[in-house]
Amino acid sequence: MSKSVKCYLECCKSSHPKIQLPHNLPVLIGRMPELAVTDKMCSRNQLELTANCQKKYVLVKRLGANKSQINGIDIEQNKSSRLEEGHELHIVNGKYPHQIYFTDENTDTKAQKSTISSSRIQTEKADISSKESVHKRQKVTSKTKAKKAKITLKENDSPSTDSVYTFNSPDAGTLSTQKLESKNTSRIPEKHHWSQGLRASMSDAELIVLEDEKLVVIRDKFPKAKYHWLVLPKEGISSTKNLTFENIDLLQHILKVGKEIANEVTDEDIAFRFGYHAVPSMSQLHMHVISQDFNSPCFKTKKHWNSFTTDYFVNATDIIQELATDGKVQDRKKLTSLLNAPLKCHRCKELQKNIPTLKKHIQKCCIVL
DNA sequence: GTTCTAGAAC
DNA sequence: GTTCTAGAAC
Repeated sequence: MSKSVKCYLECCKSSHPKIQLPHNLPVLIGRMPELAVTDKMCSRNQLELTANCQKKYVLVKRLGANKSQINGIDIEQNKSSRLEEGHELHIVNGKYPHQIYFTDENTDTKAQKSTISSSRIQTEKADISSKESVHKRQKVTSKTKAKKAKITLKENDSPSTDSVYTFNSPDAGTLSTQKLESKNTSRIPEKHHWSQGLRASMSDAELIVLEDEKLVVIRDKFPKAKYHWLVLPKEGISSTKNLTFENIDLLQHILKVGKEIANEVTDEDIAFRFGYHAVPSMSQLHMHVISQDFNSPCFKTKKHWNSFTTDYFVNATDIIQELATDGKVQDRKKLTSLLNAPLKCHRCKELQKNIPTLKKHIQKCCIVL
């Protein structure tokens, strides 16, 4: 599997073609033409990037004297931080933003032929297996063609994992023979807990569907239905428990925009719900806009199902009503037990043995209705 | 032997 | 939130 997954470093400002990061081989980047970085504040060996294509992250070790950042957090010199898809890496002093992404080369070709649509909303379909990477690949490929990429990676003489990849360019020439000193293999704790991922996603251009001065709408990274978006306020609000009377207008606006997005869907017989999880896992208030087909490969577990089809899913109108009445949203921690409730069809309420059986059932049940 | 789930790890 | 995987269920 790892052979087919490839990792790429992409400039957020499209200043240079994408760069492939080989699995488990350190790559040195910094002040060099290939990155379009001429800033003297940037070392020629500013960062060492080591991709893990199996687990889909890149370890970023800062070698240069000046600061580099992941999602605005400084990376300490000679220490490694974990960079994941959706994170933003600034190569030096908050400049030169880059992101990484992974592609499964085997699935891209097939998807490229079938999934591109002219309608914006159509492109939001939960065609998960390959679509996201297709978009990225198309975008980057066109850039690459336009600029006639000349970047090649040159492997050192040193064997396998102890070798350092660097760019075969005049500026970087002296680096090509550099051997990596004894590798610091100790894993540095992540700067960001997984629960902060949504905040990063809010600025991910690949996920953003629309935004205004108050909110951002993004595609859910792991949609649980054919259509699944998240509407998030730009204001830092962790969850519904932090809401007050003052937020009623904001929540009404969030709901209005969510409904507008859903209204753009032209599929027949597709219903939507708009609401919040009783006890959300991810920080930053987010309203789900989710179609009721639950037809998605990312819908896998009982917890997924029950979080959208039991009282654990709280209608946005109920939240707004509670705020209007009480000035706060009631504590629903006790509803967490609903996540383990027996699997039940959300339409006919028939009990289902397991997830595969439920999936088959709801396909038929949705068609009937 | 294969499928599926649930809990640990991240 | 997801991924991984041991062990239960089939």
